[in-house]
Amino acid sequence: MAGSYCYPYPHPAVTADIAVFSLRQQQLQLLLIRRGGEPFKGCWALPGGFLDIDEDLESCAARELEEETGVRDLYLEQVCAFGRPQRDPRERVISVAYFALVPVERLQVRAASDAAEAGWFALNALPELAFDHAEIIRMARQRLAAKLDDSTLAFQFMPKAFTLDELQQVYEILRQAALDKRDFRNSVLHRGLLEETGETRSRGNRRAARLYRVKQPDRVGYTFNDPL
Amino acid sequence: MAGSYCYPYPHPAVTADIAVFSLRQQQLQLLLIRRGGEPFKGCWALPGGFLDIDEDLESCAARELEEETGVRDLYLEQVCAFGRPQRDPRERVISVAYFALVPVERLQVRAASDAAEAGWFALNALPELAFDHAEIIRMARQRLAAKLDDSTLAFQFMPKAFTLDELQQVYEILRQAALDKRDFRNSVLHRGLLEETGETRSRGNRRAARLYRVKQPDRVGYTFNDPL
DNA sequence: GCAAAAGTGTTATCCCTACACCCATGA
DNA sequence: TCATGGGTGTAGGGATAACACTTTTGC
Repeated sequence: MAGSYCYPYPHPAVTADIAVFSLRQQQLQLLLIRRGGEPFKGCWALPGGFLDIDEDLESCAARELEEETGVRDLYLEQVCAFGRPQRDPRERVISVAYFALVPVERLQVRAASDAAEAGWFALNALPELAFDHAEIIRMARQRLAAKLDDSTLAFQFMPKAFTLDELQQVYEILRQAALDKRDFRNSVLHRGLLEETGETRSRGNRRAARLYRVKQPDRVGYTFNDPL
Repeated sequence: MAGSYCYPYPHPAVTADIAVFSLRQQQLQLLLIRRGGEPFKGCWALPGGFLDIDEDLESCAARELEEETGVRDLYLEQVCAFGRPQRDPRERVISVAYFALVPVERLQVRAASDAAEAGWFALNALPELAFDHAEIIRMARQRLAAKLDDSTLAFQFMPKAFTLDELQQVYEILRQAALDKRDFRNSVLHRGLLEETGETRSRGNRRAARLYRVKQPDRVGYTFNDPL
């Protein structure tokens, strides 16, 4: 027999896989891990791994993410479950996909324990991917894009305090379009999601800019018309 | 040993559970099954069941739905996976939740094979529920509500051909608010999602109403600004 | 005094909302 | 002829999109 955990009918394995997004080089980029073992040895894949039997799904995503990349305490949101029967050649595997957003300031992905190599990729220049990870990434991007405009998800990319110009740059990268400075400030301030910290910062060394922070950091990621 | 399917490390079981919505008695109602066995014997629960080892997740949802209720070919959309470690007292179970929408015309849920009893419940009068099904229902409702306004999901409740008044009634039930007839017609026709069948129908027997059909039945459920 | 980023208001347009009456038909 | 549901247009308000100049400050 293959092992010591036996069931009266066959059980699939369950994994959590995470699409980690961040902003690097003026682009939305995705973190991938080069696989060290079979199957798909040498291919790039999403960070992730098998669910411990007494572990919550989201905890599993958080743990795998930290094990493979060293980053922790990120915003995590479940995308959905992927379970095409032949998606893993070894055995039946159900993957619960998450996406995570890394604040720009915290971009120090150390090459971690068991993962051979980690790398950031622009979304239009992804390498060939293991399993059905290309599809998972497609779904994660779609969810992210759908929520960007009517949620505060983009704030996840920001440090604790930031200037409005910095926030605008983030939105311009995410929406791949130039935005009008006055309109951007009006709409973002009009929604009442930010408050001034009272401090200012002079980047480079020109006129100092006011710093803002998110008013309700615990509600970041919710859609604007979600129930309270 | 408990059985003949053995693995080198423990595997969870995987189920699909389905929140089936329809419109009955001028309300959005949910289909529940009374559990015949332990655990939660006698409790109401979502229809659903265990994933076959070589079966797609969505196929599993469709199959369980048909086995327990006799309805088939419904719109099915995955909500997300639920996997709190103790959510099922028997063993570790990951549930992949779906929601389904039943066209008003097709409301004939025959008491099916292994399920003891099936019943429709108004969402504000749900009975006590087994497992974490109350939470699953909450999430399914939220997803449904979020998509109603900027997708064609509501069309799933309609028969092949329908009048604008009938469609308006459906929206009024779903949004729990009266809508202006002229505004409703303007907006729904302006979006260009419907076309006249050319036929008319005299309900009761007054002036005949024009019949409409959905232009792209295969795209029902997509958000308006989804990529093509 | 000039280079570079910070900051600020007004106008036109579109979409959504509110609102009331005539039409066709069968009884 | 009347009761019932089918069908139609217009005006106001709010949000969005377009658009350019002044302020601050270090060099």
